[in-house]
Amino acid sequence: MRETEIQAAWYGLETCEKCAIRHLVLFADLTSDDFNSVHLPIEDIWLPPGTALYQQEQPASALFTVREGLIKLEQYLADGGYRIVSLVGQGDVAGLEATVSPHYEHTAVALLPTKVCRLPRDVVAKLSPKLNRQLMEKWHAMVQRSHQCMRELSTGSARQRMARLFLLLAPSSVEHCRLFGRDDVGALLGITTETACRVVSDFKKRRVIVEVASNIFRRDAQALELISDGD
Amino acid sequence: MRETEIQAAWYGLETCEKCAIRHLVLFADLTSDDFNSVHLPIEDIWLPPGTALYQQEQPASALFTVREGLIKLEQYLADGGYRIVSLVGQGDVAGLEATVSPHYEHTAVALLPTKVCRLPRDVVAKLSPKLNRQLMEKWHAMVQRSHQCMRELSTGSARQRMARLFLLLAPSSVEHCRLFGRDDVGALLGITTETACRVVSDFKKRRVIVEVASNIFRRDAQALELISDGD
DNA sequence: CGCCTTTTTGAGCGTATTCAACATACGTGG
DNA sequence: CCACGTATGTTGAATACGCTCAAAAAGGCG
Repeated sequence: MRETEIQAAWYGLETCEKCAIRHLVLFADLTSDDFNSVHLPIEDIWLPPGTALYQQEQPASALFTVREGLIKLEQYLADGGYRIVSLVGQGDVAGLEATVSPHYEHTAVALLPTKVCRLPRDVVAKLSPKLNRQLMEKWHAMVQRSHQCMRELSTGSARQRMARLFLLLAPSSVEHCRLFGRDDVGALLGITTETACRVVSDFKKRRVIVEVASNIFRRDAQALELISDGD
Repeated sequence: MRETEIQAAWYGLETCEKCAIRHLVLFADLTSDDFNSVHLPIEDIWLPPGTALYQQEQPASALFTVREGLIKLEQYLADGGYRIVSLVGQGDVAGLEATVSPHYEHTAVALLPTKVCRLPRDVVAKLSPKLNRQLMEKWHAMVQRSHQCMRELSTGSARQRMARLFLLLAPSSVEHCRLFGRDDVGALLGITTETACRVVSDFKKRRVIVEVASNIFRRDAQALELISDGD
């Protein structure tokens, strides 16, 4: 089992003030003084694929800004299975519920190699008045993401969903994109592992995607768009 | 076409201060003084089923607290169709994006007879500092709703989804519940109108639900739960 | 190299879709 | 009040799609 406790492969301290993606993150509006008023450490964590950031029902001690990579949010089903209900990508926040709820409401697991910043809930609570605007924005982004998953990844045929997934993984200007395990693809698109596999195979055969390395693909964006709304 | 402009069948002025569901709403924490500082009217609107509250892309001039009933949030698809991405029920807010975005991001339409309060964005902006806590809660509720729709209404077989819908429509303590048009049931569960229809028929035949009046059903909660996680 | 996990492929089956016909309800005007 | 038209709901038959179960192939990793 790969999805166990969080085992930071690597972590250190970062100066948020000179964060490269600062314009995207929660702390976008803070001043130097604000930073100085915070003495709690903010960790910078590297997550190999399959690493769990936190588990559903656990006490929500921190929230996490994604600097790079992709995280899945899953919830358990009555039958013991799970469903991926949303994704968290660059600039998004995982575990936002920590600001309003005592427990995490999802299990969050890295789908790709992912870098996150851990912000203890106390830090956020302390800076809360200054962060309000950005917190709203992050909630907003979270709702949008969730609705996007519903609209694009849970609607239409398996082929359509898969095509939309490939388009969503990276802007079409980016040469190639990395895909994750077929189980996760299935749980995300609401199809079985086997179907996910078959569709990927079919796309490869038709050269809509080309596997340049293990799970790294070059995509034909035009063809994918055709599939995504035609079938 | 029933889903046209908003045609308030009825509206008047309400004293928010003595609102029956005040504990549920955005204004829960406000004091008398706060209310006095607001002079803009807050309308109380009755929406017959099928009435659109607002349209996707329109300027977001207000947000709406649902006092009674049920509203669907839909988004258009590339092929011209639409998908219901979330529901808005009692105590929830439709059009929350008005607080952070210039345009509505969904089309909101009443599924059942529905009563809402219209809160102009200016009023909310003015009270914003006092409302922060409640706004966060509403965003949180919105995310939860959306994930619930994903988990319960967009996962599993058509029968399972339908069973979960009947359980979701009202607490099982409530004797009966009202269902809406088969088209909307389909768009919500991600199945076709015909399938929606067939499943409802089947449930009626098996007495899992009993139609006591047009689209009003008495439910066998136990049987529905069995279906919802067995099949 | 062998073991385990993940991915892939195949065959048969069941469910949901499609397309079509028919039924029912509702509202309007004759 | 009934006749008609439209919108909505219901049912049927054939098809297609995705699922299940099973087995084989292809990676990691000790």
